Amino acid sequence: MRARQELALLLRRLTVELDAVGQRFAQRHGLNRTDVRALVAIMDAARRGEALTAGRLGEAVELRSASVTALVDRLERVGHLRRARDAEDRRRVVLEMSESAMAAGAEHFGGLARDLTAAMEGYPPEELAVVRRFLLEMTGVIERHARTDPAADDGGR
Amino acid sequence: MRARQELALLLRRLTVELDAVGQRFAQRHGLNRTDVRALVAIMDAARRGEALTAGRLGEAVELRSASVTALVDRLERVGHLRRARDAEDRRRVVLEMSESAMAAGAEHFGGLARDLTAAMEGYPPEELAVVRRFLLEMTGVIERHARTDPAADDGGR
DNA sequence: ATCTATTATCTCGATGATCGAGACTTTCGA
DNA sequence: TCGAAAGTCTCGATCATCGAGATAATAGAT
Repeated sequence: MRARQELALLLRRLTVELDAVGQRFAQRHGLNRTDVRALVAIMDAARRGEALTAGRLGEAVELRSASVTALVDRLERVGHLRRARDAEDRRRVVLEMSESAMAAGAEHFGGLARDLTAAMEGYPPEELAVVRRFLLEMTGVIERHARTDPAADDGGR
Repeated sequence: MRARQELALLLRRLTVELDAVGQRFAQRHGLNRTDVRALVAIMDAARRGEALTAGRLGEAVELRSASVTALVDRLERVGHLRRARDAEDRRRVVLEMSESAMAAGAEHFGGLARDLTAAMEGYPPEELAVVRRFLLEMTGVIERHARTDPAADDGGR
């Protein structure tokens, strides 16, 4: 019981520390939290092979369209991003990260990834498999909580 | 190699989802991200048996004193917090969470904790021990990254 | 005991991030 | 071809954050 609660706290602590990593990246590059969240969302999308549009970015970081416009303006102004009209649907604006932003991100977060994977060297495959299963399952539980709309006692807002 | 990278990504994904949980809590209670971070910091401190002062809260959520004053004003105004002068050092303002805020937090985050620990039921103690060791080590690596000030290639700002 | 430096918080004015409402452009379906 | 819907942007308002400086309390030196 104790042990399991400790694990839950450890997950949250890890989250706090990862957040601090992003915070440091933000400071070093004169960005705010949202900007970093946006860049990360765009990089993640790129990793999956999709290019984010302004609208989808807004969903990812939970901002209204007016704020997304301002956000993209900021990032474009400092050269981290380019706007490009989508050829297929010319209403859409697809966002492309600049080489420099990709490089900065890779240096900062890639360095962390390198250290993390290096620290995993010490674990035999069976143990990594256990950890993987655990993380997948916990992520699933958390995801359900994040998305679940109780709405039952939604006293109107 | 692949496997280890996947684990690193899983850690970040878990962070994103946990963040979304906080985001939902914020929405449901008319708070912003910072407010939630602050309440969590205060609850964490309470869990450790310490009462946060305004200054320490500022360190925890990385805000300047002016912003902390505004933050505490907000939270106090909606009844989540009480200011109380420290008896020993009357310059200090110690922050006490209200019963209602504690209850709201417990319901939201406590529910998640319950689901998480429940999901851990399926794991034998040895596996939980592996996970614990893993999380502790990864947290350590991340923490070093978060605090490390490269400053080596600080191209001047 | 008194003075000074330090610590902790707060006030004020300025800046900027976010939002709602609505305009504009493009696409889709009838 | 026309109207509705989708995607983004503009504008004005609101609020979170900050820097500078004020205020109050403590600690240390004499």
